[in-house]
Amino acid sequence: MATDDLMSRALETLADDDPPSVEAIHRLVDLADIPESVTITEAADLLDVSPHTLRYYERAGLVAVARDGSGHRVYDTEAMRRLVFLTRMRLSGMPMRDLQHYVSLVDAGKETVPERLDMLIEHRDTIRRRIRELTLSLTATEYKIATYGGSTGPDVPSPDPTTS
Amino acid sequence: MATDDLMSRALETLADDDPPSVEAIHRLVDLADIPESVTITEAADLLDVSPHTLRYYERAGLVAVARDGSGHRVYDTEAMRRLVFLTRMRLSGMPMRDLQHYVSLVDAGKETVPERLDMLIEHRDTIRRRIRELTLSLTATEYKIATYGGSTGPDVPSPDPTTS
DNA sequence: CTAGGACTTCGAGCGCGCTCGAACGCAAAC
DNA sequence: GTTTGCGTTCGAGCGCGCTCGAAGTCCTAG
Repeated sequence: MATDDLMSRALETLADDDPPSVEAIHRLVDLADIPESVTITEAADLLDVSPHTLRYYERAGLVAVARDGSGHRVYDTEAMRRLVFLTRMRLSGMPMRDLQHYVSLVDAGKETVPERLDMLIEHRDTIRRRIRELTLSLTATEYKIATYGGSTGPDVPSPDPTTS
Repeated sequence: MATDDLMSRALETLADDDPPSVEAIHRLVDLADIPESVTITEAADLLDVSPHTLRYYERAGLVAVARDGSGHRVYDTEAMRRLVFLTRMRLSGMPMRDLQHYVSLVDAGKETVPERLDMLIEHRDTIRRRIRELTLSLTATEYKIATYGGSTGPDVPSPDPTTS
């Protein structure tokens, strides 16, 4: 595997491991082997996004990032932790808008925990629905490959070659 | 369930049926109980898209639709068959661009079957990757809900409440 | 001393997939 | 006959999430 970002590593772990084990999750979220602080390019590589995107997330108020003496961004463990969360949520389809709301709740203190949980639960359900949609589309696509006929079909109940 | 479009019905079938059976697929693709020809609004309802979107697909060259005496669109079984395919592919993330290419291959005749199969196989793999990504995000989200702590954490290997 | 390269801020632009609105046509209902 | 309603074409606009480019700063190597 060429890419070596955090998500790719986690997916690799997951590859022959379905459903994902707690092991996989631990591996996924293990920030221990990330340097204490990284540059924007290093952070971008780890997260498999572009530096442009990281600046964009910061501008959007999703994460605060410190600067060094030259004004360059310094991503510490806390920032990376949040960005791992953010990129995973983005990857699973949570809109920027919701993430902005979520981090505003985080910043507002622990009395917002229930609302945050609500958001997570709703997002979990959204992911589940999406997986079911994709699973159905996958099966249909595999079916079409297996019985392939042409036109826009087969898409018919029988693998009847006359519908080709 | 309020919605009664084709995809919803298929998903409903799928609900307590994992992995999807051939039964589910047959149900999904069964166009038998659709009228021989339908108006744009009826087609849109069946496909769970807007009439605007159907016109857009037609403008994009994805499907040809006949007209009645008044110039109104008439969706016959063949058009509906193609649209079922198109909307399913869209729902599973295939870009418009690729769909345009695909239908151009269909229109080009059966010597393009191998290339069409290549596209389907590649798309199948894309869906699989996407499902694995989502499955991982789902597990991470469930883990976070279960061990919920606050901040952007826990996202740590242990459900240690001090990381809240 | 200067050239290269990695970074900074800022605003603008882009690709995608719709989504909408204006202006119009046609046909049945009142 | 006019109102209602569903359709038509066309081009423009929008929301999203980046993505880019210009112009400048800073550090290091040669």
